[in-house]
Amino acid sequence: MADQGAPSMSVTMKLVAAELGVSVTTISKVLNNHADIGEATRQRVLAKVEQLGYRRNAVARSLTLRRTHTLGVIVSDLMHSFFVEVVSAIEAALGSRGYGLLLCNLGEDPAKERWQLEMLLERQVDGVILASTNAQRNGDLLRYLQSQGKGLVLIDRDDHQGLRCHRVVTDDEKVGRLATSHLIALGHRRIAHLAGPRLVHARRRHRGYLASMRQAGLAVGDPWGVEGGVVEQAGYEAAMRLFEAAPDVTAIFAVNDPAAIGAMKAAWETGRRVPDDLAVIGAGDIAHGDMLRVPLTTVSWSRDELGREAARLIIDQIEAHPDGPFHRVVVPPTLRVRASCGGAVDGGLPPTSETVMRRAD
Amino acid sequence: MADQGAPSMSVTMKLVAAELGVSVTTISKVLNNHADIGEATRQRVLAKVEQLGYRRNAVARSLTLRRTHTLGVIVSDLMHSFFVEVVSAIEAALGSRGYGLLLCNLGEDPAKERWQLEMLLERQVDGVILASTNAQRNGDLLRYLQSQGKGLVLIDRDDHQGLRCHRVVTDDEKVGRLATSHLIALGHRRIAHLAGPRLVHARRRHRGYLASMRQAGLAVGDPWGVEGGVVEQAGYEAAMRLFEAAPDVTAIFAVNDPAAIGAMKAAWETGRRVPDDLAVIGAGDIAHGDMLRVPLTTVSWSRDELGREAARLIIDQIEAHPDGPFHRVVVPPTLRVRASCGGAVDGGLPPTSETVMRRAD
DNA sequence: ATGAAAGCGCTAACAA
DNA sequence: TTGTTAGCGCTTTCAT
Repeated sequence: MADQGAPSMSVTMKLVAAELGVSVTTISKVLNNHADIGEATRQRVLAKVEQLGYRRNAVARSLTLRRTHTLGVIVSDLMHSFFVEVVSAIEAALGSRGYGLLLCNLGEDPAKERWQLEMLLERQVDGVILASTNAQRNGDLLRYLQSQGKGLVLIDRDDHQGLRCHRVVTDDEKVGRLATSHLIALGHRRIAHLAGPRLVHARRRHRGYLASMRQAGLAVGDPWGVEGGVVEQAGYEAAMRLFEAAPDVTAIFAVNDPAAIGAMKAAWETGRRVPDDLAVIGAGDIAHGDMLRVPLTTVSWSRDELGREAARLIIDQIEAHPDGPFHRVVVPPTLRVRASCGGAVDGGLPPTSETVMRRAD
Repeated sequence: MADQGAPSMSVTMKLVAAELGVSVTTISKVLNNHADIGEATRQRVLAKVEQLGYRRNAVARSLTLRRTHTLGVIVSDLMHSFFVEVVSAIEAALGSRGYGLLLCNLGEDPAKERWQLEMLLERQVDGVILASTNAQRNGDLLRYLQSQGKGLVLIDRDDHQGLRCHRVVTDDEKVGRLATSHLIALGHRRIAHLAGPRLVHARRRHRGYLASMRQAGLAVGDPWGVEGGVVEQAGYEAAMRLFEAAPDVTAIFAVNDPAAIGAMKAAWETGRRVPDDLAVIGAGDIAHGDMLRVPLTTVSWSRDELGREAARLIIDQIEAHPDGPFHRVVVPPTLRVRASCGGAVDGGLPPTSETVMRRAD
């Protein structure tokens, strides 16, 4: 009943020092393992620290050291398991090194990126890992960030061509070729592409698609390249438009898995069976993709490696080599064949009952 | 080639002040909208701030104000879309209020929770939103946290019974009853429960299961309550053990959706058809649950509301009412019927081809 | 081996 | 209306 009121003062070095009749400097030195402290004193300090439950104040420390041991991570869509897996890998690698992660999710709103960066700058993060670049307009801020000696790693995006910084990406053109060639090998000829936004990685996947088509001597129908987006709803809508414009396509390569899932939904709603009437392939290897209604064939590259490498590079930049050289790590993509394109099926599941088969109505 | 080297000094208030020939205090006052500044000066300052590209240093500010405008968020499993959705909602609500989020993911390792909390304490966060409590041993730290005047909200967990703090939870016993009654209504009698860990919310779901069984006059077989976990693999293993011990169960209520998905996998692997041979129901409404091989029937409660309320409460505690009263917000669960239990089916998808139906081998 | 002093960048009493 | 002074809690020369 009484014990409320003002929060109890927190234990500072000053207090520990006072209790021991030594100077703050001594406490600091002990806690930072400086050699010039007598063993006796060191023990006394350590004991008192323990007894008082002293915790260092990271804010004060940051102010002095000009290092926050905090990194900003900006991702475009946390609802996509791809980014979650990347963030988890980053967290695993950085957490143990004593770094905290300030997480920023762009969600729907690409314009947020700029003020997220401003916010991270104000907070004096030691670096930024960027998996978004939704907004193209922030090159100046990124450059400024680097001029301030902060780390910067672009992951899964290869935008900002002029910017010299670390990058961890996959071979997006190969992603496009892998997906498209797979469809071609299965005998498809009228293959559409649900393209993503005007970002480098999406365009490269598109380019890979075109390259594979050309190489196979296949013409690309005018309405086959549908501008879409990278979320389920966008894929759904793009596919609907595609079916309108080119009802006879037999296969779709979607820019990523959420879009592919949207396309499958659209297919079902328009009475198309997947993969019989329409083959669908995505990219990014979304979680539970093997458990989907029709297990999704996709192109996959390691999220774990993406995150781990990003962590490694940013640590390297911050702690050892602030001025480069800058690396460009490429995580290779591989085809992951499941059921959504028919043909050889891997990871398919046993038959289910008719009950499930039949439509709800 | 030359422009590398030491990072350019960053612009401080001191610099802005010097350029203008005024005091730092003046700059500070302008930037914090104090009334006692002449309009002319205010404009001059603002202009110079703009011109120099001054950004406030949040670290220094935090040290003075003893407020970091940063909150810690600890979740037990980022790979579960449930928590991602909650975090997104929190981020949406808090980001606009100027708060940054330090994200901690426990992942596999429950022991991490303690040092995550220590880390957040060192970083002087204004509060912690906890969606984990994997480790039960941290009551002392949580209490200490509160004694330091920091905000604390437990979400989706009702552990630490003695601790007076805000809570946003669902009615877990009702979750259990909703799931179990649904199975009973569909005619099932031998219903097993894949229980979660020894946390309050999991036990309550179990209790709800028992209550519904009792109310229906059904005996609960000894081997039907299998201790498991909350991730897919754990559900898989628990189901396997269950099939061993009680091959004749016709329905499973899993503590959450990932576990339910694991159970479905186990069912298929042991030649059981879902839902014909085995009905499966989960809890938590995982993302893409409607797109699964067999769309998963589940119990759902709003992640958005969970996150929003948590944000609201912690802001309230930090900015307005540090000493309570503490609220306990209950987000009601509802049944979401899909295909995995048979019976009335909602959200089912149209028939797919035989190709997909047949097993890969 | 230990400590005094200065300062990181900012805010807030309190004067002027 | 503006500025001076005194910290916030810590690290780091530089003395002693």
